[in-house]
Amino acid sequence: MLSERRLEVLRAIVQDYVGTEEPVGSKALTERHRLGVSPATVRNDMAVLEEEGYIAQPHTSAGRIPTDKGYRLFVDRLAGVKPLSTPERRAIQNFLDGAVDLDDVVGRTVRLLAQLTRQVAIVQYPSLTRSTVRHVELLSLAPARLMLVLITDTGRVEQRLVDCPAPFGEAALADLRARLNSRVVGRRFTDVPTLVQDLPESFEPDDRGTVSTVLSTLLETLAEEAEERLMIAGTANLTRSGHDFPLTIRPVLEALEEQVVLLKLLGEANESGMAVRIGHENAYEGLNSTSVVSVGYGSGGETVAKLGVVGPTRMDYPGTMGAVRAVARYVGQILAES
Amino acid sequence: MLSERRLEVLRAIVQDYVGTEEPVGSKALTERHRLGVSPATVRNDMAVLEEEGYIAQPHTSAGRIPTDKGYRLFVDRLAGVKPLSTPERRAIQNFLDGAVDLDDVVGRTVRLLAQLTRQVAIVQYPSLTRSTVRHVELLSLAPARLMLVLITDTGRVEQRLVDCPAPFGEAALADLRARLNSRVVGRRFTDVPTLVQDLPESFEPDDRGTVSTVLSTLLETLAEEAEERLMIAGTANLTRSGHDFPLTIRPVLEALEEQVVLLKLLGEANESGMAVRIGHENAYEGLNSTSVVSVGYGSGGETVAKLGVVGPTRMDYPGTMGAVRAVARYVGQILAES
DNA sequence: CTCTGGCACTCGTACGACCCGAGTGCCAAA
DNA sequence: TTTGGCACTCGGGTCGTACGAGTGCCAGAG
Repeated sequence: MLSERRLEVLRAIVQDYVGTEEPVGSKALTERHRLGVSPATVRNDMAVLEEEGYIAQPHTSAGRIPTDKGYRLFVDRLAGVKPLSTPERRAIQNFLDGAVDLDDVVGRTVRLLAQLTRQVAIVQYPSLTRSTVRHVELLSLAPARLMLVLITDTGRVEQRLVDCPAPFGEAALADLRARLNSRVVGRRFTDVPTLVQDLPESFEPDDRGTVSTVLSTLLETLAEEAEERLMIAGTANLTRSGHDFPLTIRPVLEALEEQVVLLKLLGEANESGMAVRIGHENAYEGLNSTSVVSVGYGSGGETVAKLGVVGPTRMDYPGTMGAVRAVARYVGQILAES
Repeated sequence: MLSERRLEVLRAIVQDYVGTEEPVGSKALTERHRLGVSPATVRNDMAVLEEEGYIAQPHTSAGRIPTDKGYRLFVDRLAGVKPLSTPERRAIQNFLDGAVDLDDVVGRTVRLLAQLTRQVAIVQYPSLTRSTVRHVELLSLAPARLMLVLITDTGRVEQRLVDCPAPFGEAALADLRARLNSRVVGRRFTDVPTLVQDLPESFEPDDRGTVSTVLSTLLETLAEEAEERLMIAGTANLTRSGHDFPLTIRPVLEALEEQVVLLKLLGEANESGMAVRIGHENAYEGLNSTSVVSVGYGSGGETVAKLGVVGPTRMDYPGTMGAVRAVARYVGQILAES
């Protein structure tokens, strides 16, 4: 077990390194922080911290930098979440309040988050699986061709073309539309499959094929939407990284283009709280020298999607976590209002 | 006027520089290209080319590199468009054929273009202004609340909420829906305003307010869509740029997040042919050390949107132009089929 | 008039020697 | 357990040198 002072030394190292981006030595530490002990003592502590794997030296005769394990300890036990200042909160609220539709909300959120944290921000569109159906519309485009439009309570609209196995009359169409809506409007997406299961049976034999096709398209749409959309902003912030440039930035840009990777990344966020993945804790190896801070957001206590930022492991964790949490709360509020 | 051989020398310089990314000297030139003259002669030619502003030396006693003006001449007079190989064409076709909807088409196109050119690709969604209306749907969500759904011939769907000034009956709604569709289906967006102008008059006085509201929402939707959407891919390719890294990449990433800038960029594409903007020819100064190759695409000879790539001025112009043109053609075909 | 070979000159880069200083580890004393 | 002292390490910066690629110019040949 590490003594209180050693933890204090680790905290000081992390803070200084995050600020200066340079390895920090024992002397500099005692000067910048009121540790109440001499450099020599700090050196001893550092030796212990290094032995335990919390810090490392890039080269002999250089200062120390925190390891992933060091950051982990820092985040878990040494640092709180730094709340935003009141003006900052005000600015968030004002900025998000101007949004006109869902795309705009997500767009503003992601830009805001990128600007606040000066890192790459990722916002997932509100998930359909947690949402409810507001309306299902069926349009006849041609005798054997329908369009299915799904409207969700989060304001999202999805449409699909349906090719019918047989022509489908207007009367049957109206019938199907009415029955479908009476069953699924207001219901959870996850509940829909069982709710419509027996629907084909109540139609004329000739029409059952079409009804089944429509239903399976509907279910497909819901399922497919597990493949969620994302919005990204602030990639230019990657260039802040400093000197170790090209090697770091490349794989990150590549990862950012892989929706699947990003969804997994956000997916690791703990349902309830904030998730911080540091360096090698990230499954995707291109992100081994970055950290991801993510959290779920939603209206009314329910998580409908996630958002987060990607930045260098050497990041201001308390500040970043504060910004991420605050933005998640406000966007949740906005969604609840609309 | 430059002699034939001097142009040949310029071409050789451009080609070598694009290949090696290093300033090219007179000796190397005569070795790699069969110019039929001695290095000394080439040196004289280079001196002239430099005087005319087509090439420059980074430092005294270094080789020459092309200037923007040099690339311009190269593109205009010295280089053709390099057609893709048959296997490449095949691959494009196969890849694009797998697309299931418009988002997918655009997504596949942009990724394909990024991969082919190894640069940053930008694809604009097919514009609504050039398209025709396939269907307009009106849904009643609440007594005084409608949803307007617009479906275009390019498969795009836009929806808008409409708050009515007064409750609007189902009968009137069906009436409006029918009349609206009979007038606008199959028509150009630009023609719609005049086509629906007198529609409110044919309704009961109580309903006219709502009809007008619906119509103005429809027209707004069409107009708003001048603000087009874009898709981007291949930002990781920016890291190929070489050594002059951070200073180059930063402003480009910033520009890529500014939809407005990008739309202007593509907008500069000549309606008919391909547009190549080299270095300082770009209005946006962050892109002063990059070139943009863009072209319109569309189905049936009509330009519905544009696509292009952004890369270093030192790019393979013939190859890039070939890829851009080919992709534009194929995506046009795909759109025509669907 | 154009091309060519030769030659002196420039300058950027790579290499090695060198010094400096920050930082360390260890040890003996408080 | 903490502290001050001390010898040691080693990365980074500076300087000087040698090298070589590339140039411009010039005189002579075609």
